[in-house]
Amino acid sequence: MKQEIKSRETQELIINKSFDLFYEKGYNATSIPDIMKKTSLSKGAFYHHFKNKHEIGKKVIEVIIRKRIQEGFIDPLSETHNKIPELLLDVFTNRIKNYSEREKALGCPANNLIGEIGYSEEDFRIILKTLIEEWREALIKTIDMGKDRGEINSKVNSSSTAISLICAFEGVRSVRKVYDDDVIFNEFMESMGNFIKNLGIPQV
Amino acid sequence: MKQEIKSRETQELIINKSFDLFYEKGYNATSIPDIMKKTSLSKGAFYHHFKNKHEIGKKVIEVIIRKRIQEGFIDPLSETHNKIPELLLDVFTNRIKNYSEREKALGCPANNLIGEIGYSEEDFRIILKTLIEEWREALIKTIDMGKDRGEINSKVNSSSTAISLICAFEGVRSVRKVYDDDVIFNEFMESMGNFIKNLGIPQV
DNA sequence: CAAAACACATACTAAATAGTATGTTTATTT
DNA sequence: AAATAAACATACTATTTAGTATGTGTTTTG
Repeated sequence: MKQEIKSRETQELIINKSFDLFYEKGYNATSIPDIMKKTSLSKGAFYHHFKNKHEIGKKVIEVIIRKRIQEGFIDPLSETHNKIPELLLDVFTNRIKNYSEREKALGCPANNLIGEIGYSEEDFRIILKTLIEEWREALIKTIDMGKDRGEINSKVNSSSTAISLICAFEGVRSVRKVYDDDVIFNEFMESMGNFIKNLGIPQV
Repeated sequence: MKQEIKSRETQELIINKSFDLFYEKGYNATSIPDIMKKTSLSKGAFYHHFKNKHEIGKKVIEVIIRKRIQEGFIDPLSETHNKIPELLLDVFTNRIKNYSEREKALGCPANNLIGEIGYSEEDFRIILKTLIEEWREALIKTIDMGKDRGEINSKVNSSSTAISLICAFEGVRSVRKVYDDDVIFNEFMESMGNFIKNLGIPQV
């Protein structure tokens, strides 16, 4: 029993440090020795718990990145005591302001991974797709609720709006990476703010 | 004189093959032997023309990626005989349909590079920023022209709209990478289409 | 409490990699 | 036409890398 706890703790340590490094330097630029230096454990420990680098890549996506999307973008959608457009505005624009400098400079971990992998890492692609789909479904539900409540125009296409919000958000975090200031964020927020507000008024 | 031509041809060959590989496999996952295998030249040829891998990376961005953005997204903005919202609609949504399967699966080369590099490659970041800025300025001019002509609402913020269009576009090309069909594109186009059309009508 | 399983550490191999040093041939200059 | 320099090719080095083989101390199990 004691062993099982120790084992899980070690695995979590390795997964967490892997995430940190993948986020900072990218997946390909991070080596297993790099990771294990951060854990202060040996290479033996790594290969005892994981088959290879590919497996830790999958774990990082499945566990850490999934958790970040869940907690950062899906859970907040439950705060439905606010009006839905306000809620979307908060989740997709206001929250950006509170990101740390590190997070602004490094962008979205999921998006970085998407950018880095080509056809090559098919496994990663599949998992990332699942995560995006979960996010999208949560958003669709939220938008539909907005429609039911009369806070969002019933002619709005929930599904296409959901994916556009996700795309725009991922896009701005990516574009922000090449800038060294928040100008881009502020301008984006103004325009996306209008987009979200327009969901509430009659469409053309 | 003959030598100079030969030299330039060889450099172009190396740059082109480098771009192909960076686009397919990513910058970090591409080695110099990889590149030179594609050119059927030797490693000696590479180091005769370029200082190191970092330099070819810069060249690829400065030459190939710059050209792609110019020809694919800036030049088409000159077709101002169309109404500006129609023009934007064409550049930012319709064109996506005509991408090859390869381009759909691999996403935007510039965006992939942005995703892959962290703080590490500061040089790349600076050049990419310049490219985005050039693109943005061209877009601002186009939107301003739309305002002058009365085709776009004068209250629209040209600068923030320009950056949002870029972000949304980069975002959807990124998100599309994890899907294996065009559903995401089609849904995105519907929603972004509305966003662009809304630029023409009175704002809230 | 002996045997097996586990959680690591150490030491190694084989391949890939960036970059260099040193050719050889062809073009250019003097 | 001799000297020089450019455009490569070949061979090499030093480092990094993923992954393996084999140890050792500690739990867990029968």
